[in-house]
Amino acid sequence: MNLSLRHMKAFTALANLRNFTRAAEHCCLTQSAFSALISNLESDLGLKLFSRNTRNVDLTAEGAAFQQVVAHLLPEIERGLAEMRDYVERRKGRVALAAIPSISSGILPGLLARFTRDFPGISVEVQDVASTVCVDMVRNRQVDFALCAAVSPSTELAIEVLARDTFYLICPHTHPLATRARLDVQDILVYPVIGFERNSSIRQHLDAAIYPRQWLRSYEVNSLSTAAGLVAAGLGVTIAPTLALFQFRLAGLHAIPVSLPINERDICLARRTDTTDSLAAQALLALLRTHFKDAVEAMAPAGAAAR
Amino acid sequence: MNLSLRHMKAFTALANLRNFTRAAEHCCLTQSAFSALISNLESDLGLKLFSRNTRNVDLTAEGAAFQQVVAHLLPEIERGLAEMRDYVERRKGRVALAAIPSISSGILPGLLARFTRDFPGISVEVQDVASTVCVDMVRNRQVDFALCAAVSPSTELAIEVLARDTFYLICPHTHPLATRARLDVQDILVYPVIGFERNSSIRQHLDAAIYPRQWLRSYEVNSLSTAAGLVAAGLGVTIAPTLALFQFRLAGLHAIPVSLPINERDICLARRTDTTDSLAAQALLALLRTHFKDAVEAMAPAGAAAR
DNA sequence: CGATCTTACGGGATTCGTAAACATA
DNA sequence: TATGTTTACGAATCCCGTAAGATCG
Repeated sequence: MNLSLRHMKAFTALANLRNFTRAAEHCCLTQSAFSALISNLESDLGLKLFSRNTRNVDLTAEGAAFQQVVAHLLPEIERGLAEMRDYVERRKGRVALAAIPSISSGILPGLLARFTRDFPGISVEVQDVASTVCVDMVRNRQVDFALCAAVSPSTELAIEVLARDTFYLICPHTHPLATRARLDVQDILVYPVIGFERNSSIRQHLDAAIYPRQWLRSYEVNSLSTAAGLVAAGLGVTIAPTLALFQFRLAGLHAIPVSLPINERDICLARRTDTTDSLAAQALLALLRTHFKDAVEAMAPAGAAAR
Repeated sequence: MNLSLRHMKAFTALANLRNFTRAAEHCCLTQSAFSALISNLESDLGLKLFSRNTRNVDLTAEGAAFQQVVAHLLPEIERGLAEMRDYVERRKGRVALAAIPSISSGILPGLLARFTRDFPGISVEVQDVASTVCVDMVRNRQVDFALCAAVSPSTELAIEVLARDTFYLICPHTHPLATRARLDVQDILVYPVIGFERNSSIRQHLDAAIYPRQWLRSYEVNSLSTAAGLVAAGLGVTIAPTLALFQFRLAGLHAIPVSLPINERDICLARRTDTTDSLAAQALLALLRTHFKDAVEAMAPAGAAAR
């Protein structure tokens, strides 16, 4: 016994129309193929469902019982299939991702707004965590993927570079360097610098890029907005990547491109290699692969963009 | 998309076992056939259900959603099919029949007891009505069939003779005729006779058989038990068919075969020609066709049986 | 290298459509 | 006789099993 959707639909059509010819049309079948379908169903079940002659078609007692059964079953099956179709059509789903703070607060909102406009049924969960935690969450399958800074490679993870960041000196408009169009590390070292905590991906890049560490490090903070506040208060300057510029722009600060020994920072997408992405995740990934880089470049100051 | 039971069972097996080879065995299929089955399901649905390599098989996000759907659907389908199987195995069902009083109270109970022993799940509804009403109820599809006396033939009805009745004089043991082994109509006409109402099938047979109607009709009643009471009270004799004898035997009365001009009365089974009997009805019909005649003959008095 | 999934392919069953046969009002 | 179902039959498709191929730990 291999009851199928086609059986049920054919049965229902015949039970409703009580006419082989019309029910066959309704099922897009020849009348003869339809007749065979019904009689197969009957012999599979082991009972007659319809009492029929050339003039009348009617449900038998058992056919009426089967009609009850199918009337209950069909809508449930259709509903289940419709739900699956929702996934296929990206009308339903869930993506979980982790992203470092500069990404999740700076560039993601705009991209996610677009994503939600395109796929309103898909819910998105964003974990705003440090780069190392991002990677852990991917490893532990807590998220579908992560957007973070450079990741130490592993067989478990697939890494893609989505965009590259460059760095800027952030200072008040009144700062002595504010008139310069481009700076070198050396230009900065004479001023006190607001630094980020060790765990921060910005700090890690700068530590790697600028050695020996000759900073006049005046403060060490863990959020971009705190750094912005301190710079605005005249307590120092700071160095931040393109992705973080929006935060300082909000504070009315000035950004000047800085050339570092390692001048570019990779913004990476990290996924597990061993799982198939959900369709929802695939949709968001496609959007990010297409638009992430442009969005990052759009964050650069007008003058620096032509660099 | 033609989702079938086989698809769902295969999916469930693989989702549970997470191993193609073992799931294939569970479904009594070759591993390769099973693999094709799953990948057909996936392409029908338009999504990957399992992320798999040679070492691991796991549900994708969409596969997990489908598992929810199928886990809900499968038991319901199985339950529906089990219900249909109940009908096939005669564990479930309903028969409605109409029968004239002499049948429904005399011979039916024993036959129905046997039927209910054989098919405890099938419910039986008996309508105890006059012969003409029996036929109407068959015509109106209120019952599956009827057991009654002779029926005027029609294309709508199929009539079968299940047994033949003969007639007996019913009298007290003290009656002058009580010593006789066999009687003729003439022997009776000198005694007052308890008659039955016009509608009764016994009356109709006697009216047709004995003409001119020369009865000394003392009383006209409509039930066998009333007639029995009157006869027992010495108010007259009566004439009754084999099927009704049990009632008079209960009252301690004597029964003597009577030879009538139309000596036998057909006990008929009436069904509609245009409907297929339910399996439950078929089962009861089979039992009646097999045992009804024997049961009627068993009702005849010991002496008369050898006639 | 070994276990496991996928692909290739031939044979058999199923299903389809056309057309003829059959049944009933 | 007209309408509508079943049967007959050849063709296309689907499904299965064997066997070889590919892949991953």
